[in-house]
Amino acid sequence: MESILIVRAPRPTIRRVPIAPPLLRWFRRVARDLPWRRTRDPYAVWVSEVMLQQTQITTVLPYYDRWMKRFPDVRALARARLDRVLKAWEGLGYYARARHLHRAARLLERGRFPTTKEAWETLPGIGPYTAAAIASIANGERVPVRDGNVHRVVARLLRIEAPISSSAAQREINAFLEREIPARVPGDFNQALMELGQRVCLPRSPRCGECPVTTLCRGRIAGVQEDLPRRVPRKTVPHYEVGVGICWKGDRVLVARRPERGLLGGLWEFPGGKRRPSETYARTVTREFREEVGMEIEVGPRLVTVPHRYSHFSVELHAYHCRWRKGSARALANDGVRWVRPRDLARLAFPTANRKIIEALLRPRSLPSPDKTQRRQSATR
DNA sequence: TATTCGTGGGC
DNA sequence: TGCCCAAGAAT
Repeated sequence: MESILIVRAPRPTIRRVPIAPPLLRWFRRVARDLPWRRTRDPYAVWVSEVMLQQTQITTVLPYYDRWMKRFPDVRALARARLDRVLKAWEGLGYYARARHLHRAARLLERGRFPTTKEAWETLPGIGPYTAAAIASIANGERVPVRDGNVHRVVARLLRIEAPISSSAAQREINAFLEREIPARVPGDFNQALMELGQRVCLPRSPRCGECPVTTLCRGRIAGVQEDLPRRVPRKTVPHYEVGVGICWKGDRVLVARRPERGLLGGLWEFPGGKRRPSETYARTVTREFREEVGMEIEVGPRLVTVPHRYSHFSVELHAYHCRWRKGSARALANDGVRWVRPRDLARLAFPTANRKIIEALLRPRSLPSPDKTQRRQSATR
């Protein structure tokens, strides 16, 4: 039969793969026990979709609930200080999302929410995926979403062998979705496709027996579903060793706020930096305090070592108790410095690795009176 | 087009 | 246990 098509059409014609009806039936069944309730309120959809960028639903849920209590509408968000916004985002990662959300809320405060994908995409922090998701769910616009789930599901359904990033694969996926997305419930179709990817069409060991469109799946029919989409080899990530100082002055410790652009932008941290080759951690911390806050310190005993992994490198944070010697703390390499009582650190937003240092700091046993102990012990690697 | 942006969970 | 992956966007 296929040969007839090829004879009649010189260019290979894409066969229809009518997935919408079985997919939507399946979605309505599983939607009953979704762990979350989707509204069509633009603000709620917007917030949740931004939180869901590169982040799984189970991670997002508690953040989303807390967020909607603290910032119930766009006006509340627009009027909040960035520090409070980052505190609400603390631990969720990719902090530019929070800064963009905040900035977009201020742009929107007096206006109306966008009503089309094109208009949503002009807001900071909203790209092709998020704009399409909001427009289809909140505004009922017939636009398909393309995220990691959709790419995987469609690559298997159509047996796309080219890497997803290739323009050929992109075109094929686009054409397929444009054709199959129903006009009546585009948002349900999009969510169904993503939900299928999340719970059935898994990256490894897909559960084809539970799949509502398994009989339409060319990858499955050919038995190559496990190998699709084609993976691209990952680069190995660098590793850094970092020295960090918990610098005491009386009953307070010094924290610095990171510049708003870049990694962990706008969050607070204990000053420190990468250890240079053949440098002791004591020297690293001493040098970094000089460079970052213009202060002379004395390094004491190690508090804790925290391994941590970011998206594109890994670190080991070696945290040392220190004592202030001379010089007032200045914000030389950051946006601000502050002396804080340990119990008040909870008010500020810290990256997760620094949270682990704080945790160690607040454990009763870990709080030696630094004035007595630190002279005797010296910091080594 | 390629890199830089976090973190948690699964196996 | 070290990888892999995740409802991507900005630059």
